[in-house]
Amino acid sequence: MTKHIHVSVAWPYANGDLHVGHLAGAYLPADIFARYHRLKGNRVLMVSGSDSHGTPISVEADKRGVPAREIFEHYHERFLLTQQKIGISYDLFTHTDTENHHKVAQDIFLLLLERGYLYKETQQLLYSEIEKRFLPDRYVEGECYICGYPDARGDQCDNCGNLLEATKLINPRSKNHPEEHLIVREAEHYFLDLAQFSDQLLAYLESHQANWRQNVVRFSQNFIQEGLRGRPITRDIDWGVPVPLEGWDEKRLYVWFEAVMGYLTASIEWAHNTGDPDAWKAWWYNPDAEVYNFIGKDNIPFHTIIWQAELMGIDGIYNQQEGNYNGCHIQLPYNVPANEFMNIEGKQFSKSRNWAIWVPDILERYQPDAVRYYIISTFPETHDSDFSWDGFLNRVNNELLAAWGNLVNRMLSFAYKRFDGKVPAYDALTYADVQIINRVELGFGEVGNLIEQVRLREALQTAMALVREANYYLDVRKPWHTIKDDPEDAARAVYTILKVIDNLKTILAPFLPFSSQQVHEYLGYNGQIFGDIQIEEFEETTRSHKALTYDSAPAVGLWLKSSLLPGQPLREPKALYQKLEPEIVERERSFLGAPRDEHAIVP
RNA sequence: GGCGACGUAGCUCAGCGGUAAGAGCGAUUCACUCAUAAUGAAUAGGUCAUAGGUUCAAAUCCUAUCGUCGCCA
Repeated sequence: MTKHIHVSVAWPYANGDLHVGHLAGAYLPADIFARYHRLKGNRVLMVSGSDSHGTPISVEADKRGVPAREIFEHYHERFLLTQQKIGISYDLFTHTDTENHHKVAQDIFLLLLERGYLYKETQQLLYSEIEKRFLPDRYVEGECYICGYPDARGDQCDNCGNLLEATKLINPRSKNHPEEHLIVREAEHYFLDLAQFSDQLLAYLESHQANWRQNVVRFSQNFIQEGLRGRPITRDIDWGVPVPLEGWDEKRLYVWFEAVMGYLTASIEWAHNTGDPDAWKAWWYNPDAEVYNFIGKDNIPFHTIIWQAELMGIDGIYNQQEGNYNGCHIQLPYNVPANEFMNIEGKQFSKSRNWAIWVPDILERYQPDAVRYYIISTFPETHDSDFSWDGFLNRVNNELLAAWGNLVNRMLSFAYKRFDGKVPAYDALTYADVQIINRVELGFGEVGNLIEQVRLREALQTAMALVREANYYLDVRKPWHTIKDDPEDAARAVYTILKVIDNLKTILAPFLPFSSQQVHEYLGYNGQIFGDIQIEEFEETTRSHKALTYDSAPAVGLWLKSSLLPGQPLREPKALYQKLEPEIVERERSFLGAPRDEHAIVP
């Protein structure tokens, strides 16, 4: 039965390049999951986009003295190119500064207001006369009211570590204009009344306890039990989605409130782009659809609590008219498989100290599947993990290349050279031949189950164990030996191993899409296992934007056993993976913590 | 300060109450030569952070301590 699977992926702030933590936390898991379900024949909608708003972008813009729009457009463009290169197969990767996102976000705001889930409250905030605006906490410094440290930040003191309230700082001053003494002014803001959803949220968590990751459930329950307080959803800034009310022109929706809506707004945009504006409802209002949120652990409360509350509050939105799903409730996430963090050489990622591995940089030097393989094999699914360069070297050379790449290379070139460039014909198969084929065919179920449970590291390990069994089989059957005096038997073994490789290519395809495609071609098949990841431009009324899209038309891949035909012409194989030199470890380490030049990304 | 997670072979990790603690990589030895010296087999390697406790039975549950990290104040 065809299922509708929605893959929602965390939205990166467009204030810097993607680093391996992004891949490990959300994008690669989501991509593997989406590719698998597409091979299964399920209807997948995988969406995400750049978070165009938010203070980090304004901070970066101020630092460089350029408008916020320039920063987000620059990094949005780089996100598109980077993810295309590493093969993250979004149906739509858009951004939050589209007319569509603004409109849907404003509609959501108004609906929540109408239904009584928002309330107004007056806040005390620091105001700058020079800049004529209220200052976000990150723009404020002053003396810590707990320890007396003179250079405490608006939100936290670096000396005593306490979180601070900016308005309580002694002699608060603006970062941009340190000579100005800031004053406290009152400002009116809207708040999301989360407490109204407490019981509903707890019940929702309860009902998913069995299939969710333990840490996600516990963390969320804890968060709710500590008491949900209202959270401000508007701010006195000029970069963001305008508040759609008379007299509120100076204010914007708070980014945390508006960005998570992207899962819904991007689905709506996708439907619009495909020419069937209601198509998104097959996921969002279909009771049989499953929605998965792929995020990092820092995002857990926003997805298991705030976004859920927003969804509960807007149930029925855009679903009043007659249609297939009229009367159905909006779909809450079926699972939120949050990953933990990936550290770098034992230390935590830090943008400011450049303790980071930037994805566009490593893609200049390494194959996308090599990067994918290493990161998947160290996915932080149960706790924080570590990216180390000698780990990368070892995993790529000793596992990916030695076991899988070499298996493909040794047998495809053997078949190509010794069997006239064709899949050998055989009379009958031996017991050992049938055994290995059966063993590997079981892998479709084993690996598939693990992927469905989002245990992706284990899924890859299980697939690699099958690769090792295939190598063992060859050691027993030795076609390079039997071909000398029993070519019939060599033909049986070579046919068998090609069929095994054909199966393994499919099982590995969600993880290693680029090399699986190569194997597919070496085996003599035409067509693509997966569709194409494209960059498209979309026009709206007043502006246009670029986005990643997925064209499934050319895809022929299916999560099915090989039915390789004897006599099928092979193509001359080349090595799948480049062997890495031990020198790379020291070289790559030397980039950590050193100043970085941002290079243009070559597609 | 409160809450929570984690600490298992040289490395990366699995196991989370029940046969004598597992995998991959690395190491050693042997076999093989189709292959990017890749592959296969065998062997070595652990007082499961420390100290108490519960239990017929604990890496697995409880308490404390030490260390690492996260969230909240």
